Amino acid sequence: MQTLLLAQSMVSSPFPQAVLTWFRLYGRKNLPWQQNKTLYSVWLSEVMLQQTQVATVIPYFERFIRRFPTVVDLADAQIDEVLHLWTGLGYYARARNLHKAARQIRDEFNGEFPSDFDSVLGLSGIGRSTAGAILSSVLDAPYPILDGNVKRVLARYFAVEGWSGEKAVENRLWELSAQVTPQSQVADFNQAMMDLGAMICTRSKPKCSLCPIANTCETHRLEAWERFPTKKPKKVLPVREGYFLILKQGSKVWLEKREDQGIWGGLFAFPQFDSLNILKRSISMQNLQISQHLIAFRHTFSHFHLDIFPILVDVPINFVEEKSGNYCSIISSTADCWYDLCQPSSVGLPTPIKQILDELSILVRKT
DNA sequence: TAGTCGTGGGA
DNA sequence: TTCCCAAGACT
Repeated sequence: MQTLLLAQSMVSSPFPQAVLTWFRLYGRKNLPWQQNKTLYSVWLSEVMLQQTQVATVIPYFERFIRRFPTVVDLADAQIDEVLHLWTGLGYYARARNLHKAARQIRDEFNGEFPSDFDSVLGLSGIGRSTAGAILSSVLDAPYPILDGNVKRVLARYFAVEGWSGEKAVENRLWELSAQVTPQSQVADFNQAMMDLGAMICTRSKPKCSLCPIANTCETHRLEAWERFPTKKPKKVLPVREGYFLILKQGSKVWLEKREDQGIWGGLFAFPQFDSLNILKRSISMQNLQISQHLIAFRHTFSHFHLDIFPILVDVPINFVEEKSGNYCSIISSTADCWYDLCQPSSVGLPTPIKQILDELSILVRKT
């Protein structure tokens, strides 16, 4: 009952009006995905923007929308090319889900992106917030959103205690988002909330003097912006080791396609071993030996560090043609390939693999 | 519920 | 350098 009363009061409350007025003056309106908006283009942008900063997404979005102008273009593409265009953006399940959803739309929705909430929510890789963002942005439909920006704005405005990773806190923030979201001008309102979070209510040193709702903000009243939102409890990242086997013959190196599940799913990478001994055992079975230990480096994921040891193994000149089949015994992968550094194929590559390939190709050009 | 899933920018 | 975390979803 209380929620209902609050919800009704918010429609005419100063909150949306203050936010909307601020947005008309200062909001972002020139981002690539804000031009010629369609359900498809906004969907693509929303997925790319999940856990990813705006500046990082822009060039990826431009390339992607140019290559795949419509959802059917995307559906008809090979997953390897989709992952190729996603290379470097991270969270590759997003790309696999995007491709899967595009085929759902092509096959089950006659190639037309659905416009009802439940159908959108049913697509792979789309949760409540992304579904709300798409439908509100394109159709002005009155759905609330709850991304990192909105969470921070609401957690501060209402001084919400607790980390949003806890379900109870998450639920409370959804409740508040629904309460403040108006029934009209929702596209602008949701965009305004995200812009407020990105430009004014920043995680450190928020610009409260420029904030349109600071006068009624609880955190501002308490002068306690460092307390809200509650920080995620920190954990020490475990360190793992990966020994990358770089089988090289001339300008070609051996890559394997990784399984869909797990880290770097669906991407092409060097055969990876947990220890140097296991790697050595594998190559000795092929009468091969280590040519060079390349410079080791650390790659950090969201939940662990990976210390990478690239091991170069030069392969005899006739080895590629004569013994390619033998590698299946080492690598046991279903879709492996000799990747030509001089004529790179369009497949998805993890960032550290791409780094190594770039260095190798420089080396190859010199010789 | 708590992990899993990338990468890079900013402090 | 190190740490935090960004337009989250899935299992």
